[in-house]
Amino acid sequence: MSEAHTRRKQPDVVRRALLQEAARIAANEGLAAVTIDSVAKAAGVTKGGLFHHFQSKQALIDGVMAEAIALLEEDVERRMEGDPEPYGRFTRAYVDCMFADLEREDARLWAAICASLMADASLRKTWSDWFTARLARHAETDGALEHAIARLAADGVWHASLYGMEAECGPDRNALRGRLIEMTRRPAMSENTSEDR
Amino acid sequence: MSEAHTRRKQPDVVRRALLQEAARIAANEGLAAVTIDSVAKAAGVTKGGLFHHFQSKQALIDGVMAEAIALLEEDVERRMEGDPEPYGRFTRAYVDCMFADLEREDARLWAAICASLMADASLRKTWSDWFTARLARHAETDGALEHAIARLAADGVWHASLYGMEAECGPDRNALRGRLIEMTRRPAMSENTSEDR
DNA sequence: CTAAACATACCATTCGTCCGGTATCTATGA
DNA sequence: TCATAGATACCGGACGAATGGTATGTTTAG
Repeated sequence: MSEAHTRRKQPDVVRRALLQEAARIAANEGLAAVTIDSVAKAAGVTKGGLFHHFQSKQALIDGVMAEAIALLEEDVERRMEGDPEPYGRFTRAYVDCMFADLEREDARLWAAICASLMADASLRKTWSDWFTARLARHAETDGALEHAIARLAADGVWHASLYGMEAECGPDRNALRGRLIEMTRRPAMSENTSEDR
Repeated sequence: MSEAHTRRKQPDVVRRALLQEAARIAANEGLAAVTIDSVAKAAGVTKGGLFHHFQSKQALIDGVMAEAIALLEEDVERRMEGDPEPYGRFTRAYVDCMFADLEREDARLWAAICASLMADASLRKTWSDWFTARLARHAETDGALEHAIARLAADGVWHASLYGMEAECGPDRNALRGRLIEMTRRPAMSENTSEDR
C-alpha cells in the first residue's frame, strides 16, 4: 500500500480527510470504532501519516471538536448578521442552526462530537466554555426565559434526531421550528408572557 | 483481594453493585473507562464474578439500560397517577422526572445510558422504541405542539446538565421548570391549538 | 453432595505510540 | 536553469499495555 507514498503530497488535504473520516466513523459505527488504524485507512494514509499531522489520538479528537465549533460559530455569526431585530437574535440563530444541521450532511460531524462529549470530560469543558461565553455575550438580548426554553428545545430536537427518534419532535417539525422562533420574539403587548396566535 | 470470596455470598447484591458501578464509572470517567476489570473491581469482585452474572460486557450494558428504563417507567407511572388532570399528564410527569433526575443521585445512571446510546446503535433502537410507544399511548392527551416543546426542553436541560452546562438552563431553574409545566396545561380560552391528529 | 458464587491464571486480540526509513517538496545559489 | 541540501510528508512494522473472554480451581449455601 504505497499509493500515497508516491503520489503528489497534499498535507492539508490529508489533514482534512483525517478529521472528516474520524467524524464519519464515529457517527456511523460508534465512537469505539474510531481507532488510529481505521481513521488512517479511511483517509488513505497509514498510522505514520496520521501521527505526522496529529501528535496523539486525543489531538485528533480535539481537532474534530475545534473544527466543529468553528463551523458552528461561523454559521451562527452569519445568521445573526442577517437578522435586523436585536432582541432574541442569538437564540434565533442558534435554533436555526440546530434545525439546519438535521437536514445537512455535516450533522454526522456533530453526532461524533456529541459522542465524544459524553465520553471525555475534558471535551465537555471545551464545549461548555464556548457556549457559556457565547451566552454571556448576548445576555442582554437573549436572557429571557423563553429564549432559554427555545434553545433547550432545539437542543432536544437535535439530540432526539441523534437517537433516531424523529417522532419525539411532534407531528410537524416545521411547525415546531416556527413556534420556537416565535418564542424568541418580544411579547407583542402587555407583560403577559403566555402565548397566543 | 479475596474479600468477596470469604464473605457471605449475596448474589443479588453483587449483581446490583455491578450495574450501579458500571453506570457510575461511565458517568464519572467516561464510557471508555467502563471495562470488565474496572467495573468488577469497583463492585468488589473479580472478572470471574462479573462473568458469572453477565455473559458478556454487552449483556452488562444491556442490563444497565433495562434497569434504567424500568426505573423511569415506574417513576413516570407514579407521577401520572397523582395527576388528576388528563390533558398533558404524560408530559408533566416526563418533565418532572427529568428535573428530578438532576438532583437525584441516580442521574449518574442516566448519564451512563446516554453515553451508551451514543456509542451503540442497537441500544438507540431500544430507547427509541420505548419512548415512541409511550408517546403513541398518550397521543390524545399529549399530542399538542406545546407538549412536544416542553418535553424537548426538558430533554435539553437534562443534556445540558450532563455536559456540565448549568448556565444554559437560564437564570432560575425552578422558574424554567414552572414555565414548562405551565405549557402542558390546556390553554385558558379559545381552544384553537392549530394541531390535532 | 451438588450447584451456585466467586477467585485465579491465562490467552488472543487490539490499540496507541514510537521510530527508522523513504519519497517528495522547496528554497537557495551559482 | 539546475543541482543540491534541508525540510516536510508519509510508510510500515515493532512493542508494550490493556482488554474481552475462557478455563479451571476453590469456597459457600442448601
